[in-house]
Amino acid sequence: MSIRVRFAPSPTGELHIGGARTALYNYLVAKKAGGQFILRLEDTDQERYIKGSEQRLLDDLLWLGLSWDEGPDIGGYHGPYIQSQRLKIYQEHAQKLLASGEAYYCFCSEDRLQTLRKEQTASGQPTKYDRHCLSLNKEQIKNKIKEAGKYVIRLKIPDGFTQFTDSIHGQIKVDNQTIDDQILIKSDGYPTYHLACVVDDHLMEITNVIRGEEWLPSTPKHVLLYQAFGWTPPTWTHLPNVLNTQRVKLSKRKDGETVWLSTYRRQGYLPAALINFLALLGWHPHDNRELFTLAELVKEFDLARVQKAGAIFDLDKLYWFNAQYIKKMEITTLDKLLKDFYPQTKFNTLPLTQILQTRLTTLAEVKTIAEFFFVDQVSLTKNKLIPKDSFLEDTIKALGLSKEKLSKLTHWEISALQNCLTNLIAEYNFTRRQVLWPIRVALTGQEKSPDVFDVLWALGKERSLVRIERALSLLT
RNA sequence: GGCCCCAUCGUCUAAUUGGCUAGGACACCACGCUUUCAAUGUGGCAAUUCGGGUUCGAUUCCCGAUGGGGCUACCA
Repeated sequence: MSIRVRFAPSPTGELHIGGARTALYNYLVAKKAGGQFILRLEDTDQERYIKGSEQRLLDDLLWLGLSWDEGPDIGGYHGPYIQSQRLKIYQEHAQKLLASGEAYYCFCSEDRLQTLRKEQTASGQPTKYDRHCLSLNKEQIKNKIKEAGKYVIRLKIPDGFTQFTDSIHGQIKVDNQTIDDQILIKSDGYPTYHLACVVDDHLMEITNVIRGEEWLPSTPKHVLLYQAFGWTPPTWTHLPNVLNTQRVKLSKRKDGETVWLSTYRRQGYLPAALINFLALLGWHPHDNRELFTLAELVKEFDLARVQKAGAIFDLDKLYWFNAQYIKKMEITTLDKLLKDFYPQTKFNTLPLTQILQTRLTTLAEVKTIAEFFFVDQVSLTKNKLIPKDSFLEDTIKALGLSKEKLSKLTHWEISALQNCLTNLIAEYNFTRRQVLWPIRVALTGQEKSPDVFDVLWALGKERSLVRIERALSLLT
């Protein structure tokens, strides 16, 4: 049977870093086995639903390069792929469990449940539904439904033990006594995650459930549901959590927008870098290789080599990966990408892109590094122009001679610029700093910048000479 | 509180299913290159949570302690 996996986010916000990694691992498992990667939207919580978030979820996934074989937008043989459009299916399945006695109606108010929980906590008992409504007979149930109209359907957890194998954690065995009678259908008629995901995974013929570790404690409930329906459960895989620097599971509430993939997208991180970084967050190949494209990951990835312990999201490493991918990038591609971050300009930015390639770690950094290129005038002061260990007259002389020599250059190429100024330095017995420092400041207005020859070249002859001239007039 | 999971440098991790001086990468530090800042090159710092077993030999297997995390909703 062909491998089928799914990524099933809730449209309650944006794609989360941890979610992106889960999606990636699912994708890799599917593609490596030549199977299918399915996308399903789990929108059963009406209160937390955020309008428009499903589209952003799809966009982010696509941006990463993780395309699906079946999903809400493209359909497939097992649709619909949006849970709110499958309510009838869940109702029918809940009815089946009701009929076989594996589930029961519950009419308890939220107030009663809350006080029950409070009492249990106070007396040191585990919090668990007390099966108050289990003893209701058919007549009573009928009446209650008529009276109240509202009810939930609960799974009746049988006695005994529940056992399953997780492909990362191994055998897990749980005493059913510790499992609560899970609500399957809420009073608004929507299913809870537990029912919906089991029913869907079965109907969509999912063979391997790969999800976050937070689901490990509820997996016994899911196994019990499979048993109640008489279905064969999938292979279970629970991925370790992605942690913040406090070693706590990354979450919107605690970590804010840093958990969103779109945050990194906006800052100019590349999908290839994110993919590579995420892949290595909890997984490692058999050798010391670090750089992987998505296609290479498909070949190399193996769930058996996934880590058991949670991994801290380390921004430094992502930063490094991004720089690596920027350096490797085709220059015209990079220039095109940078257009989104460069201000509007009539100048050709390709030379600028070229000199920035080895200096960028994120695309957004051009806004600070390359400001000099886009402004008409840079801000200069006399003091800044004069290098340490030098003097006003020397600086005026150096700039004046530079201007004169440079203006005579016919080929404005980096090697020619180097020759020109190197000769000047030798001829007049300058130190390199005495000449190059004031030129840098004249061109960029800054004490830190890319290589002077690079800047001269990127700016072009005309703009460079105008700036040197202006610096000169400031000094004299 | 109850249930479950986990434990190697600061961080991500490697270590033929027991056999090195515990390896790599990021970060950090130093040096080289250099007009500045980066990039780059070379080198350095840095870890098996603790205690018992099993064994000729434990990072590795077993038990316990400790620590961390997750779950404990009509949220996913």
